Amino acid sequence: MTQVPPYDPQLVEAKWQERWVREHTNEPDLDRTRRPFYNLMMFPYPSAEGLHVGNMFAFTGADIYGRFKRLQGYDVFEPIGFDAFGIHSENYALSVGTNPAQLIPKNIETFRRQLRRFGGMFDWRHELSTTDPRYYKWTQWIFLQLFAAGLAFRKQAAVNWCPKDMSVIANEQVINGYCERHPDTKVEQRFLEQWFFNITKYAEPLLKNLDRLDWSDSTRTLQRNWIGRSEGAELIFETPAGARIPVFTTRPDTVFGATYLVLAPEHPLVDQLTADEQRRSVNAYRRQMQGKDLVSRRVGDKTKTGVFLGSYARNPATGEAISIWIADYVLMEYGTGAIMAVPAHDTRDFEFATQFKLPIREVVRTSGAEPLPRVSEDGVLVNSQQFDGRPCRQAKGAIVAWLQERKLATPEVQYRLHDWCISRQRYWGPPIPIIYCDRCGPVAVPERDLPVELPFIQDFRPDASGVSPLARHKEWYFVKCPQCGSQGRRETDVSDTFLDSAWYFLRYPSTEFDDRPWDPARTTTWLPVSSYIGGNEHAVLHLLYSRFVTMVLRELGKLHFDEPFPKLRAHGLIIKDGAKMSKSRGNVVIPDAYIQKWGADTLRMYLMFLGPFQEGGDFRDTSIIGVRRFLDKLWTTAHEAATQPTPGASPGFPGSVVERKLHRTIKKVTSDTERLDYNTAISAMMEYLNTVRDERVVAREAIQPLLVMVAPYAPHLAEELWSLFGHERSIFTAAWPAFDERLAAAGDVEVVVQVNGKVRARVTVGRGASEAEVVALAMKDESVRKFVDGKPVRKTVYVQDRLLNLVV
RNA sequence: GCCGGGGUGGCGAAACUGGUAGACGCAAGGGACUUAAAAUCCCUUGGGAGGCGACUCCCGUGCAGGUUCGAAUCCUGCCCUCGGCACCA
Repeated sequence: MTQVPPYDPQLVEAKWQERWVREHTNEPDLDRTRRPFYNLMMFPYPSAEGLHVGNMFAFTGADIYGRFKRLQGYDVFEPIGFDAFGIHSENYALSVGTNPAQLIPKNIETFRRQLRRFGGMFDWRHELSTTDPRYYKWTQWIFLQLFAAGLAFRKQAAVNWCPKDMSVIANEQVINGYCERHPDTKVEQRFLEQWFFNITKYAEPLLKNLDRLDWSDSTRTLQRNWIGRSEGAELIFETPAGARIPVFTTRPDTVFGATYLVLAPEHPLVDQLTADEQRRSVNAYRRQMQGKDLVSRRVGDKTKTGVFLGSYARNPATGEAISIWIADYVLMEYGTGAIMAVPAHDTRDFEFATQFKLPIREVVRTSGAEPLPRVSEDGVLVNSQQFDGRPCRQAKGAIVAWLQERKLATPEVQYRLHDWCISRQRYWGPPIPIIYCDRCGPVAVPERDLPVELPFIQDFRPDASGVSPLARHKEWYFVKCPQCGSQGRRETDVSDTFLDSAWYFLRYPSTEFDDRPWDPARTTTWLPVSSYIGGNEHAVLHLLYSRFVTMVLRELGKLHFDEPFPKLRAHGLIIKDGAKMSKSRGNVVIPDAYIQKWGADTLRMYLMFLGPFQEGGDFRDTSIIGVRRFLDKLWTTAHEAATQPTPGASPGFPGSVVERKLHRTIKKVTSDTERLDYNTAISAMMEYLNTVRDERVVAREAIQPLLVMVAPYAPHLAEELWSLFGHERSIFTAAWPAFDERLAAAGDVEVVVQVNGKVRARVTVGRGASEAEVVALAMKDESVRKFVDGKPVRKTVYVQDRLLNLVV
């Protein structure tokens, strides 16, 4: 036996990482390609703590898929970049007293080092950062495209304001009405003029296209729910004075049970509908609601409150006068901001009616005698005049049609989706490219003046005014109006980071061009994205916004496709001790020490072996040794095989158990890797190597195909061992092994023999044996005979190569 | 409350479309090698009962039922857990 040198991952990995750079191994020619494959993963936000194993898990899973596709003969483009703008970076910079412009490059440097070290197949020529003016020039350009298309508009909107932060904070940062960072500080509500994108205009295609996208079901479901389509009708309730109050309802069938109306406190008709004797209490209530922040109004305690307006409207079905109320359980942002209350068949209305002693009229009966409120649609109408006895579902259309004749109803579809607010009263983002002019109004910054660079300012701290810090920078703030040349002022808000990430995948193939956001030829070749892998934390916003932006750009003739990610897979989450990794919990695991101790290949493979990639798992270091042992064994076995004589002289291999196992393994690893079932693919490779060693068939033909299969998982080790077999070019220029179905199916199998469904014996037969053969063999078996016991066999069930069941 | 995912050995998990439950790995126990240890290699390992023994039998996939020759897998009703949404009319 020859002496095998020890496996030293540090040495091997450094060597190959250096060679990949030197030989441009991971840099496909983007202009000359026959089989382009754009392998995309969600780019990271470069935090100060560095890349954690959760990121590495995601990137490894995506990288394995890219390398696999490459071995299958595709020209794989696998870019990476940094999503580095935003409130997280800014808050961190504030807390350490540095400018984010100085901090971010350091963080990126750390990430870059970590990303190189773990062995990703990245094309670094096309790295990008959203904070680079060369990048955000085009982010601003996209804003201008939407502005020109009439899809960007300004309106007053409520925002969450933390008085301690002296800043607007996002909904996610409000915990039960208190600031995330200041648990003793109540969030306030402020009304500010904000920029919005009209994404709701695209709600229908955004929803509908989901059906034809090859996406993880979990992601599609999340997105469907987010868009929240509801079918129903708009009904008109008239007042004696002639006012028309439209309400949206999904249950027009229950209109006969509508015993009062409720408007949102902010509803524009409130003033007009309020009777003089009620005005004081109505105004008091409205003032009280204004002070309440959005979030605590929604999530706080849900005891119903409200005030009677002192006026009445006519129920369009019954003609009865019903009272009109305002209450905070009705939201201005949804539907028409007003509802018809059907207390007998709606939980919220029932609570409210009970509390304020309002009439409750039952109009739906179900088969069981459930108590009110009875929300189910599986029932028939009662107390509904000519519609009595009709099933709810069927009555819906009929009632709408009946009211429609009198112009009191129209069928209507509502979406939960809101327009996308992109304004941030912050410093660390791309300035929104708009100039306000007293004469011309909001004017787009001309394209030739892009980018509107974010100035470097020392004092970027937000203040209590609610005005963005950029407004204090006078030389930047005042600017000539591009239209009339008079003194204008820049928009001082910056845009949402989700706008940065809504188009980054369009930029990657074209990063070297400064005169266009993306090159048409490159884009035609490489887009849409071939495979996108990322976490479900971005299932809704990032993916929805990217789809929206793509759809609009397609409409504007800037792109040739309307869905950016035809194929998307969601990976699972790596947790630690049963909880999500987070800095506040202090359970963040950084991969560096593990790579130092075990090597990147071992850590990559271990993360994939931990559990199903699309489900995630709990990170513990206890079983990493198992993966390392496998790689050690592979190292040793490959060295032994490499010293064997050349192919053709491995007499033990052809026709052996090992050869048949190899073909079964190739089959399984191929399909498992394609489906991202990496954990079982790794098991199959382990099993195979165990067979090679048990059978002592240490042949080149047995090992080389395994190296190719291992390569996506442990690329450095695979390269090293591949070169050991005398190959001069990278293993990633090799071909993925093919399998022979006949060989995979050859050999003996054990068939289970059951009597009345219980396993009584096992017989060994050649694969593909007939039922008669197996029955004959089975009947010879003593324990089978014992249970059959001379009784006639009523029925036999035979499953090829698996099982025989004798029913007596 | 609503919508999705999940509950399988001591642990992470596997089981294609209903067909041998626990592959692969960790941990544990025993053995070989070694002056010793590490490393490596071999054996055992879901629970229970019986046998000197190659073995035999019973139970077992969150709980209670059902369908089927056969159920982790399908159906009905519950329990627990994770994620999303949350007064969305």
